Amino acid sequence: MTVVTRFAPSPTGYLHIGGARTALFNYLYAKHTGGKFLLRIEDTDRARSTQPAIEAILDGLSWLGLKWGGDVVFQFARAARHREAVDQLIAAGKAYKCFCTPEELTAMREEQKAKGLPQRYDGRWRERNSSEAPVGAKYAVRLKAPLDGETVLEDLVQGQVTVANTQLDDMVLLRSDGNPTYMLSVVVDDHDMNITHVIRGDDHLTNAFRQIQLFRAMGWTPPLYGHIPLIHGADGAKLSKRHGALGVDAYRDMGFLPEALRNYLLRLSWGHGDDEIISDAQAIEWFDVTNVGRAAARFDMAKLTNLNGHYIREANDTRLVELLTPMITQRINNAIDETIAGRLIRGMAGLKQRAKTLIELADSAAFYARKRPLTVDDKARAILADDGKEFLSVALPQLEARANWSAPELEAWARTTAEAKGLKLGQVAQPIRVALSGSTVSPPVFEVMEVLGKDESLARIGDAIKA
RNA sequence: GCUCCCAUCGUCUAGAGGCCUAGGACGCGGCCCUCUCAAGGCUGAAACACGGGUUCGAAUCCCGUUGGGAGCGCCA
Repeated sequence: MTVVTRFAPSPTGYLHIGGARTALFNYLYAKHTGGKFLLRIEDTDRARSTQPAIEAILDGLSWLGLKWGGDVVFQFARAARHREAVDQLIAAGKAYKCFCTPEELTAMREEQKAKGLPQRYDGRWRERNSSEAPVGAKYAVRLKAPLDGETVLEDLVQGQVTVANTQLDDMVLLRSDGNPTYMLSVVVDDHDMNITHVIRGDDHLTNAFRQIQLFRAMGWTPPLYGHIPLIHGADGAKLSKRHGALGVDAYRDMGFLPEALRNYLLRLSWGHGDDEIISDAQAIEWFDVTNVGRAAARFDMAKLTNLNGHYIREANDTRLVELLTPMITQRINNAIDETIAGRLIRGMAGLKQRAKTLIELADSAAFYARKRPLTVDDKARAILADDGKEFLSVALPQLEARANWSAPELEAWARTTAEAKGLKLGQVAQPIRVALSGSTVSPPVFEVMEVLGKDESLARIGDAIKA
């Protein structure tokens, strides 16, 4: 049997971090087993589903590199099929019409709450005949769920979970406007799409029992379920859209790489020995739903950031420059021409080692792209003031005379010069760094000189002396 | 309130009865390296929620307590 998993978000907002992890787990499990990973948009809530949300979800998944197989299934488009299933159930006496009004149900719940009773539909229309309803009254269709016994779920991550059927009420299958509910649609779609493994957040755990009952009523075999723990915020509270759960696009904008986010999300509630840096190939090889832990994990920005630094260091220079180009353009007042692009490519090796996010990388790379004369920050200005300019004035002609402009040669020159003048290497390097970058922090200064080239380097040093 | 789930350093986790003096990672402190900042190396502080069992032996099994979480919609 081929494994078929699915990610089934409702398009009521962006793809948030918890959903992204659910998608990741489904994706990895499918890849691990050589199966398929499908995408279904659960848009049966017509009032809250939006096109921008659909696009945000698709974009988010694509950015994260989670490719789904086949066409996206839009649930609402299958409403006719869902109604057909309900007709079948009514015909078989396994579902019935409920003529309760919303007000009546609210009143029922309030009464139950007041009495300290569990809030559940009491089945008042379960055995009544439709003829007892007012003519033309609207009705919903409910499942005639078993009244006694228990429903057992062999959950892939939670283990065996049993619930007494008295805890489960007769859920609505069809709304009074004739539209299918989530419960109905999920079951019919999971069946029709041949889903074998449903991996989702454990907020759906109780839904699984209802869904299993529906599967049985339809005479179908339920899929296997794996309910993964939710992700909490740094404060331990539930991570929801209104509580710090950002969309994956927000992480992209904060300068995170998709592979870093993937690696980070993978390690939430799942681990493989002491491994921390896990490649996509290893993730596919090692991941199994049954190894997912049962405790909720907190989201830790610091660890994500650390991981991101690792992946930036490993990233291809050309790719980084491409990602950085719009960000750097925004920081400087000129376009990135070939000369500057060349500098960025050559400088990336030194730059990327020092950045934890693309934002930091862009900030630290901008000086390579800036036009002369550079603006010098306050700390840097102080270096020029303390004998810095004086040193640069002496060094400039020496540098002008140099034929070889490679980093090792320049460093050798700096060491000899420092020794001759009784200076520390830092006293030579810092003024040059300031002149070249406008800052006290940069990649190794001789590397910067090489990347900038002789002409630009000398010009910048000249600017610093004049400033 | 009812039902269900969970519980190892601050955080993510390893740990499937003796291998645990509880390991790794992030973060934090120190040292080294060093032209700045990083990276890297070494190193330190830091946890089995509590109470009972079971067992020769428990972080690991059982029960209870406490603390967290999820669900209880004609939302998904």
